[in-house]
Amino acid sequence: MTTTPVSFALPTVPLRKGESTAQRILDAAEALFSERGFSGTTLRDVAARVGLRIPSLYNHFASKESLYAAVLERGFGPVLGVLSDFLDEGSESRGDATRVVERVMALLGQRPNLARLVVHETLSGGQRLTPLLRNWIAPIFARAHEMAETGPAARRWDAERIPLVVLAMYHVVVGYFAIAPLYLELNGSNLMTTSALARQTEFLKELVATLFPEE
Amino acid sequence: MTTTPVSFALPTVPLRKGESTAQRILDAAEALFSERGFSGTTLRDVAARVGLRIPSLYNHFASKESLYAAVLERGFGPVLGVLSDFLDEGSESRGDATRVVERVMALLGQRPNLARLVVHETLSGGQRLTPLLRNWIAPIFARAHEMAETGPAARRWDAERIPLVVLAMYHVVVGYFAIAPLYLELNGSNLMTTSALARQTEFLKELVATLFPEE
DNA sequence: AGTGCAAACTAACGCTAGTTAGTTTTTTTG
DNA sequence: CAAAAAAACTAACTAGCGTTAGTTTGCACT
Repeated sequence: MTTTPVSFALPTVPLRKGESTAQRILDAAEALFSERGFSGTTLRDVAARVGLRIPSLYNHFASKESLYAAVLERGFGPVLGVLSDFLDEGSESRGDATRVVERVMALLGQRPNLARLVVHETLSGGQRLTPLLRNWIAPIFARAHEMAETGPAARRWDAERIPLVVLAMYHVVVGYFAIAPLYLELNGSNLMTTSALARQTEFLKELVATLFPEE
Repeated sequence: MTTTPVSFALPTVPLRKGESTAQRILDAAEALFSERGFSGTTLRDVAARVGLRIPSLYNHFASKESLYAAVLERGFGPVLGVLSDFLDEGSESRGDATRVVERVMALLGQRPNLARLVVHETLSGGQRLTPLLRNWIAPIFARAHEMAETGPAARRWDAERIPLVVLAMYHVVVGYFAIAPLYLELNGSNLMTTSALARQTEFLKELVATLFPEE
């Protein structure tokens, strides 16, 4: 079922027109999946959004499942790249934590759907994300904990609370994007404007400063 | 093809004599809706879980939509009660914020599905929750902001950041329950044990203490 | 006992989902 | 410019969805 993608290693030169169609399908699917979840999204909606008939989607993706997988792969690659780069370098100072917050906020600010996708996945226990999780996210999470134990957080929080601090930061970052649509509808404030994003980024940096006191 | 991973071996919700069928249906529906969302949940699954045939559900609820609405109403009543009581009393000191954190954690600790339901709703922009939102949640949110502006938070954060602090606290509280299933699957730690919940509650109180400095 | 009614059942409907087959159009390529 | 490949199309299928109609069961009450 879960056809682990035999990579899109198309022979030598990727076809430009075809690839752009695939990209447009991915864009539409990402938007719909992130808003409505996997089962709430229909291929009819995706096709209509791209301006295609449904069967044409099958020229680019083998199934709805594999389309979803492709959305996840394309989306989370860069985010996880940022995180794993950061974690590989290792961080001892608070400045590193501040920097990763800035980069993640910049990334998710441009692609807020990714945050929403990951929230959908966490709610369902990561049933569909699991292959990705096992390979990428789990090690990153583990490394984050390990790092936090030796990093600046350890000076403020005892060991058994470190995971809670990490989780809390994660939720504040991701939840901001998840709630943005509702927040807009509810009181008219748009959390996704550049100024609002900058404000949230500054707030997060101050949060980091508060939670992880400098030596 | 939506491969539902777990096939249910008949009644998961035991037949309790004093409890009405409607309540048992609500229990089953709440569990499924909170895990899979509205469109990911089928009436077949609900019926199987209760140990009924599908049409029997219609003796108690007029439609899938109204079953969902009933789940929401039953679930959020108490939570919103706690919040609105708290907000009506008004709060000037940090102790009040601490107390509301304790009560909300106790409530959601017993009914974690509620947190997950509300996250599903926020992701979809509250399309289905809107009637409830308009009547209950929106005023509460507004009041929380207003209160935070005159409460202890105002001494630490300038006005335009207050909403961000409120949102952050909200996400840390709700996100904890939303991620619990995934967290369990990912590294074996169960966030829903009483000791884990107590630890999170203590952590939240410390967070409140850090974010809302005493006079 | 017998009536009445709520709540369970069986059966089946219409609709929409994802998917496949087969055909035509478009694009690439030698 | 013709052949081949890719990608669009039409049509149709199967399966599962929520829902309805009509029937039977089980229990309360005279």
